[in-house]
Amino acid sequence: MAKGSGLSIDSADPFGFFQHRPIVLNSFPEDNNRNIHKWKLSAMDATTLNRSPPPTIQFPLNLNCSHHRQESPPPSDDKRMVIDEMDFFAKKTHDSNDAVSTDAGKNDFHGPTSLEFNVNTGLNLLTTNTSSDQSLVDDGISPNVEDKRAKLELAVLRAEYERMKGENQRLKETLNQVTTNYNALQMHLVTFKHKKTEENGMPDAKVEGKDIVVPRQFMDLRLATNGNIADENSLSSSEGRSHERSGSPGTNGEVKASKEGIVFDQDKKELLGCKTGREDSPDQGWAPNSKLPRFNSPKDVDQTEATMRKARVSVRARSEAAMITDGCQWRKYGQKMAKGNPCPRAYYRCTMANGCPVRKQVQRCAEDRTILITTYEGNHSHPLPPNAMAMASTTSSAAKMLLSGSMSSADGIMNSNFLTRTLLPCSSSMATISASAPFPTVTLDLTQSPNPLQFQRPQSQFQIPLLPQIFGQALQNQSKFSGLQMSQDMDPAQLSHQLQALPTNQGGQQNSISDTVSAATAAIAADPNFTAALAAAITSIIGGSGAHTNNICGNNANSTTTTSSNGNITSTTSNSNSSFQGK
DNA sequence: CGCTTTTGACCAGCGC
DNA sequence: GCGCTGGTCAAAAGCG
Repeated sequence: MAKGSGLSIDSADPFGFFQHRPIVLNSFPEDNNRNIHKWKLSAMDATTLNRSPPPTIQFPLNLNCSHHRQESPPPSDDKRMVIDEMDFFAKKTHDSNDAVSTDAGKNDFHGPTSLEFNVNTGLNLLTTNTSSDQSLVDDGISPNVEDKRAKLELAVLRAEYERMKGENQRLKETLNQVTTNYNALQMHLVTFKHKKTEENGMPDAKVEGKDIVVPRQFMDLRLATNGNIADENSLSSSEGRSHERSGSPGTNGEVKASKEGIVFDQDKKELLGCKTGREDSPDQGWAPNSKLPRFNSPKDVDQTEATMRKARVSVRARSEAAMITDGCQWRKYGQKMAKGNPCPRAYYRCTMANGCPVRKQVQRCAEDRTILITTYEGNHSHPLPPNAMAMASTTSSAAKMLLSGSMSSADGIMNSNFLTRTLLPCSSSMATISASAPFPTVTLDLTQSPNPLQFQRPQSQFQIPLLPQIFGQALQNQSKFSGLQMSQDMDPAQLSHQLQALPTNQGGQQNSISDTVSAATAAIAADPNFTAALAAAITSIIGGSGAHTNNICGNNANSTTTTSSNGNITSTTSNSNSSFQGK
């Protein structure tokens, strides 16, 4: 039962996670000692709080204090004792009754019970009704000032609680809606792509198999980066088998071949603040170090694929675990010592589907080994579970940002600003876009607070404070609503406007999400250990699958979530893909 | 027994 | 051309 309660709470209120996390509701079960201890603390706090207005969210616990008033007189020890009783856990569900009985009995012994009652109330807040609390407030048994004050406080807290509860509800609904829309749009997008592919008769466009859509996206991204997007006939043309770029092999007209190419160069300079490689040798295309394959090469298709895979999204998060939980299944296929870092770099590939091109590298930061750097490459060629989808969408969306950012400096910035002010007013994470790196890379930094990393990252182009998931979501929205056009002749500014012009409900949702995210960010920021679960947390919430909370808890608890093998803690175990590669 | 991880070998790109 | 480095392969070992 106890166990169940914890779970039920989580699953029932994904959002509750934000507000109640500090309270640690999960562990109620039989773990009396711990719980008691916690409650003790809270009770003491409450006692203290009665005298001086307390802080914020933890108040639900403080409700307990209100009960003190029932015992009215001496606070401290007695109360503690009561708290220690903690039997209340067993009675969680019968709050009102217990409360009444307690009041009636007035037994010292019951003192604790009443407390329990209160405690239960707190729990109930999370789970179900709060009627019991109300009864307490209503019945003004003790006339003394203390009690009144306590009641007042309780009333305030309750009101606050109700408000938050309502807000949670709204947010939940909003998220559900967003999720639904998202899924619908994704389906739409896939369908559209498929159609487009068929129309153009592009073999590369296969939805399944190695070449898959994923690569395409990155190709698009790549192209976008090159500023060819506008010219590219949507995705299909981007397949690029025989692009105009191929025109001049030697000089590489990739970008130049297209009219926009010129614009692109300009933008690059502006945006990037100048990539040495690019500026110095525009001929090399957008790949600074020439490491990036060129489409003009003979093996267009292969290179295309390779190119697509070059776009990367890096996530920095503090975590003791071997890997961050992203909801996907991974198989380690290699490990190597990388230059300049004493920590080995591990290579993983997605095993959720045969031939899935997605790879990721996991390595600890040399400077700060508590920071785990996970770099994703490629897009999944298969459906993803909600929790995995969140991360995937985040990364792919972040990657897309490269695209939008590269279109034109002004536009890119505008997009960033737009995202920043519209979606992430208070978020603390940072996104760093680095097109100058060997590979175009977007870095989502979950380890940073407000401070810009810019200076830590030599080649960062520009940064935008953001919360990855929301960021991704926003970008997803972008792509949903205008993604296709984007690949043709949409410019970032337009995209932004489109985004802003999203159906009212969407807009409202974003705002709501923004607020929620802000709250979440604050909470997370307060708990360093929690950052590792940030993406998954937001993800799970947005994904609307309550089950994810488990992941969150796991991460949070630093229980390493046994991600060692799959990076996936939850239910995914069943899918043990046999062969990860088409050997 | 099957799957995953480990780990040395191999390959490709790049700089000198 | 050679060496360095990053990335991948694949046989062997480990694990449940």
